[in-house]
Amino acid sequence: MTSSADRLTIGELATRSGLATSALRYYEELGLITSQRTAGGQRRYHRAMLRRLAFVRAAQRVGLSLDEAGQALARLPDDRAPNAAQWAPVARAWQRRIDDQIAELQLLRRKLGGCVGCGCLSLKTCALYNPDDTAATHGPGARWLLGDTPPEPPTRT
Amino acid sequence: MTSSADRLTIGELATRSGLATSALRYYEELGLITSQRTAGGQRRYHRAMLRRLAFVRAAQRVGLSLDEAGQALARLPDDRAPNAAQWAPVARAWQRRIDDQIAELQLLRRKLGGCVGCGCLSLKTCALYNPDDTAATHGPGARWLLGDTPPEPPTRT
DNA sequence: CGTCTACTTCAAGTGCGCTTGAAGTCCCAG
DNA sequence: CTGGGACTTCAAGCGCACTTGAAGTAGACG
Repeated sequence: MTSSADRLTIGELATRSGLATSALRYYEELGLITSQRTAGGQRRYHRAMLRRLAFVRAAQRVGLSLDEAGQALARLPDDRAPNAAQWAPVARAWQRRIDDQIAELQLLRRKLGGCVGCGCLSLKTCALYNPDDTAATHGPGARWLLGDTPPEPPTRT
Repeated sequence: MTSSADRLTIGELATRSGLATSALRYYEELGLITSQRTAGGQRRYHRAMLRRLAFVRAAQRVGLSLDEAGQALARLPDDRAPNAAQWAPVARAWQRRIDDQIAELQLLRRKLGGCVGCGCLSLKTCALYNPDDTAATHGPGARWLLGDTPPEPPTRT
């Protein structure tokens, strides 16, 4: 399965990206990566796919779905590194997202700290517990102090 | 469906917790919450279940599965607020977890910042690209910067 | 040229965290 | 006592992100 550096087999790409071959085929099906085929029909991937895979991994970390990762990828060149102008908006958007996540976690952390201090989760005073009280007393909508964050499960009804 | 404060119907609990009734039945099936039944077989929930639900929500935010949330819940009293001794270890464990998550996100953020600066995602220099490096710096087995956090997909091969 | 591993496709399955639907029952305001 | 919304169970379905398995083919090595 030796191949030139720019024509990686799916196995090589799997090894180098740390993803399973099945995942790579799945990603290709979703359009996250592309391949050429040999005369015999086997996939050969350009090295640049490693970059795209790294991007996808990072996107997942930021809480994006594969679909969303694909949307972002669509705005970047598919066969070479993006330039600063192409990359900057994406990076900034992600940073904002990351900042939000961090802020949220810090808020939760502070609340837990308060709970430790107060022997908490008491029904009346705990900040952690109380989202619904506030929701109940302040009307519908604010269901959770921490907001509707990305890591949250899908839509609730 | 008026009921005394401590005997909430599933609808009331749903409203006050912000969860769907279907989710509540599911949680009960998983043992995360408990109920009594009326003569007619309808569920009645103690107010304390609101606390447990708040706990579950928070657990999900910290990246725990419902199963893990259940494990943690099992160590807390089910019908009243935990005391400081009961709560402290749980809160501390969560705070560690949160700290880890924050650290991870901050690392990712820094890397994105570097990428913005360098017109990045170039194969050779990008910190974002090169999961192996990051995994390596986090020690053996750590294949992914985020560690073995629950939000990650199952085992990869 | 043979062998044998890595590849191919396609359909189906998995696990989590629920939701939806059908068919039936409860219970409480009027 | 009646009407109707809220409840009941159970089975099936969904969306995501993949994995698994079967059956067959490609292609590098000796």
